[in-house]
Amino acid sequence: MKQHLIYLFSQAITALQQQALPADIHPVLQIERSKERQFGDFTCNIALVLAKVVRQNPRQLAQAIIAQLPATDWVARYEIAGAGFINIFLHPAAYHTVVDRALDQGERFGQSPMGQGQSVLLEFVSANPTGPLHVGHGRGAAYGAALADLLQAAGFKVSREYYVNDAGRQMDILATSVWLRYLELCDEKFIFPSNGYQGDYVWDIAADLHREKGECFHQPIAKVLTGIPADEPQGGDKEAHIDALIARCQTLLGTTAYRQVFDSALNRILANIKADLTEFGVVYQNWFFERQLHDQNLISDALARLQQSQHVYQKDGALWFRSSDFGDEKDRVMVRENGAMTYFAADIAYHWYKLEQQYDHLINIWGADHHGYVPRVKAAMRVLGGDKQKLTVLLVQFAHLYRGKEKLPMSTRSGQFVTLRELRKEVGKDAARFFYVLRKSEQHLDFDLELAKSQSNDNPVYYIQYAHARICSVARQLTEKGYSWQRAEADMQRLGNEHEQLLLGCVSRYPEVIETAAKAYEPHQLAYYLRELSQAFHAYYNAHTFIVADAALRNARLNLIFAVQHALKNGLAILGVSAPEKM
RNA sequence: GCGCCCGUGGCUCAGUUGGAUAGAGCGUUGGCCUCCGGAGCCAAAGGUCGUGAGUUCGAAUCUCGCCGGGCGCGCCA
Repeated sequence: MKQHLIYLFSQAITALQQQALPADIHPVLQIERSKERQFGDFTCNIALVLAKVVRQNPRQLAQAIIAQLPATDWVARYEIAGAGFINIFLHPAAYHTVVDRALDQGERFGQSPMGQGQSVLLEFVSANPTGPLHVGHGRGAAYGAALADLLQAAGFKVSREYYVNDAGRQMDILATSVWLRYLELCDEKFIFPSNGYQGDYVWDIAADLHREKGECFHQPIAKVLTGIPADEPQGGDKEAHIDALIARCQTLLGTTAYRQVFDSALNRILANIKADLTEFGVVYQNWFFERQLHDQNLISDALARLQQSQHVYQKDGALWFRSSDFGDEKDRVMVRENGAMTYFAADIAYHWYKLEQQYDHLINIWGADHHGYVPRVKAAMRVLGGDKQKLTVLLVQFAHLYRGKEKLPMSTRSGQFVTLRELRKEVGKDAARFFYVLRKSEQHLDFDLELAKSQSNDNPVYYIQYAHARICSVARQLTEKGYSWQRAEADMQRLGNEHEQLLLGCVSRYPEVIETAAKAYEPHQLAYYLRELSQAFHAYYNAHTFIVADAALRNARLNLIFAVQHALKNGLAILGVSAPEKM
């Protein structure tokens, strides 16, 4: 609908450029929905924009533009208002075509060719497999999944990927934590390291290990602790303490046994994460393992390639990347003095790998605490030959969690956190998914659990689902009353009251909302729209009866509400929320 | 200290990339089913858009300075 109007105006401008206007200007045509009924259906500010450039009276310019607009069935009339706005009043038939389109297209209603089939690799969540997903990850999951579906609806080909950090030091700490808990199950007594993973799930993994493998990983605690530097609470350094324990664990168990302990932790937690995400309605096309980068020498390959540039140097025994050449605050280490790769080195390799996949766009969704990390990764990608524009990093602010007034600590290490699973069980998948995307992603979010729980019954998601269920209910009533829906018998001209006009306008906006929201990477726009659409429907429902004796009117109203139903159902699906037929 | 994000009714947040009289939800107050589902509808009250300047026909939106909050500034991940 909007596209058609933009086309008309561009024709008019082109025509004018052959007469009065200079040909070398390229104004951006902006046609927007009018805020108020008195200003028509759409409004265009092009005369104001042009007036500035060519120094002419905007109202006269508007008059000239209108004179050049091609004739169309859709527009009833144009009006010049205010400083020089052109208000567009549509013919009702223009809206009726949208209802037809919705009914014809069904579950494809709202899909747009905008993306032209361009491919997008969207990486999101990618939480370290060192513990269960918590409510902080939930926001990234809900946002990423909704964005993926949104982009898909807007004509992009989306591949969803989870990057599994299964090779870093944190994983060694986890494996060692599991082993120490296992030793406790073997009746060894000692103080658990302050920097170890303390969550109950570590006990569970250790218990499984003990049940399945018996005491085969058992080592006397004296042998484990001999020569280990003191932990922080005992006046030592917690990092040195845990690192020494990791090394001891590896030597005492040997490569194979260590791997077994390590993998038991990794596999169990990963399975847990996958199950959580699946039940949260989040699916991935690919799980990429960091270990793959090491096993296939992709990191050294990437570093070698980077070294061919002039942006890599040796200093203090370490290998540095001169990211400051590309606007980063300082240079970054890739290989440490002790020969170990940094996390950054692995990330360079991973992003190089992604570049090689020849996607049109790469999108990463990261926690906002990683924002300082963006310049160095982009810098590396430029050196590796990537297009600067290719990578987009979207930052999701962390959700600060409250239980009433009390702020809850959120630390995977200390084991104190509310899991995504707990949240889902308390407020439900639909409400949780919707609640997360109702906020703009870069907006800080105070998430009060008490509030979320207590309000779960009048959560806005039910309002929208209720609208959908009501429409389904109308369909059931229809047959109970001995009618059937006859789409072709409708006389759409009969839809004229205020509620119907409003609702027609709302439905016609749905395809535009998909495009605008996708373009801005903002699923929350869709969430707000769905609430607006539901509001217009509920008002209509309360004001008028649909199942009336007059067949032409009845079917016209049914056509309208079934069009609404498609918009609701399709929109909810994108947000990962179900559209129930009964509630 | 430097960098990034943010500041909009009592609370939680929108505001279509600079447009016309700044909008919702929750909460508060008052109304509405003999009728397709009351998880609904209608109405009222509530605002110096943190603050001071600047840019222009026009600013919640763009620029700069302050105030306040969050995050980041490791050979951690």
